[in-house]
Amino acid sequence: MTNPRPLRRDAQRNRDLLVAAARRVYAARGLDVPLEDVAREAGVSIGTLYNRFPTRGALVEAALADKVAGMVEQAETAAAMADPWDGFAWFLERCCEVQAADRGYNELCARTLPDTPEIDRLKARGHELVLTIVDRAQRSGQLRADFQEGDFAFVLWSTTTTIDATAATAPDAWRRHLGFILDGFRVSAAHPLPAPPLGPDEVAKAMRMNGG
Amino acid sequence: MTNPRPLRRDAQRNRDLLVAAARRVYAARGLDVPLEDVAREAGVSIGTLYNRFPTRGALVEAALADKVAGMVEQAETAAAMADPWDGFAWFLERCCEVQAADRGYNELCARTLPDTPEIDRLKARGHELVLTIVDRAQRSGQLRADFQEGDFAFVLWSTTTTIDATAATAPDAWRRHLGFILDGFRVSAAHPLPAPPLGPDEVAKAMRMNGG
DNA sequence: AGATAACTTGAGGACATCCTCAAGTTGCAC
DNA sequence: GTGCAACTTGAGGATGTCCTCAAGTTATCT
Repeated sequence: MTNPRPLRRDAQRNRDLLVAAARRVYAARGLDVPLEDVAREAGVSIGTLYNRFPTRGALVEAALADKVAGMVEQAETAAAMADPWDGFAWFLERCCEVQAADRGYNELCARTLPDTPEIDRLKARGHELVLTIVDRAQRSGQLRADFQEGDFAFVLWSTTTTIDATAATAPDAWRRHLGFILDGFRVSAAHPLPAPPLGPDEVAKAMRMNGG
Repeated sequence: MTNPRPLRRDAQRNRDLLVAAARRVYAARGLDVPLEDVAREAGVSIGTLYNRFPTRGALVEAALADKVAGMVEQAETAAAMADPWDGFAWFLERCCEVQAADRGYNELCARTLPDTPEIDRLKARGHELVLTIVDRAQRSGQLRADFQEGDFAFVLWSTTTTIDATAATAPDAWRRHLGFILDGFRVSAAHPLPAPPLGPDEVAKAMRMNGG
């Protein structure tokens, strides 16, 4: 954490305006919004945006990294909950709630962007916690034994489209969708699966494919 | 079916080339591909493409309507299968197989395009058959009773992203994903759902929202 | 207060995609 | 084989987005 040197006061103010604007615009319209729109929303020129954030990823990271970090915290909470199944289900619900509240975050759950090292690091950390959450839920005999780490991505990928499609007309529809999915994850629901799980590397590669 | 008048021979030939090119390009790269790329692939000029297909939807329809019609036939088969649950599960698998084989078709499953009246009509017809498929599977006591017509869309929306993300690296991953989903649909898996189902109109509206 | 480095600005070149249309070409009917 | 309507063509105007940079402005240091 070596701070190279502090920004000049006006520059810092503009930076803050840009991050706040990016949060609003990304949440409402997703990450593919033109950068000019973010600058306009912030009330600064496009040149200033590029001065402060040389790549798209840099701005996304400044706008959304803390939301991802918040989700990692939720994972820690879930990993420590008394009932492991409740922790598992509660965490998935938390994930989807944030996805539903922020379209940009929703997109981050389905794809990896370039130039977002901090977010990538946080995702990796979250991934480790998911291992714990899953392991506990399986040991307690509630989560089906053939659920693997790579299957977690299916949940996010599932709800991404549902959340996006229903945001305007039925903003709670994803809860029903998630309900079905959770029912398929219980030990009592398990039937043999027709294909092997994705390895962690395959998940990573798939997220890089999406929308790129 | 009043045929206004037949195309001139060269025009018909170019039309066929365009449709064939569109099928290849859409399957490989999705429906948002630039129209110039389709024209180039067909070996005709962009002007000819616009002569033959005045709107994007017109070309999509010419390229993909028969694939949608094929799926309607599959639905008819499924609705007549001896074991209603098998019909239900078999149909979902058929849907996903075609989605996985054609990126353009995959996108059609998640969103509605403008100017595709024929495809829209076919979808509506498929929708009716789904009602039958679902009803039979519920009456036979295999599909959970709280599954509603609107929940069918969840399956398509779920697998859309998974198929897209894993097409290059793990082209059968969706089978595992679908396996989980089906396990959540069995009577024995059912737990109370936290939100009401989508009505048919809500599904239609949601599909118009997607990517538009 | 003056000097200087840091910062802001927005016009504009580069690029991609859309769609049109005037000029040229070709199939077809007689 | 002639003539006309049907057809093809691709240059080009319109639009949207990206990113840069030269000129002007402002904070900060002494």
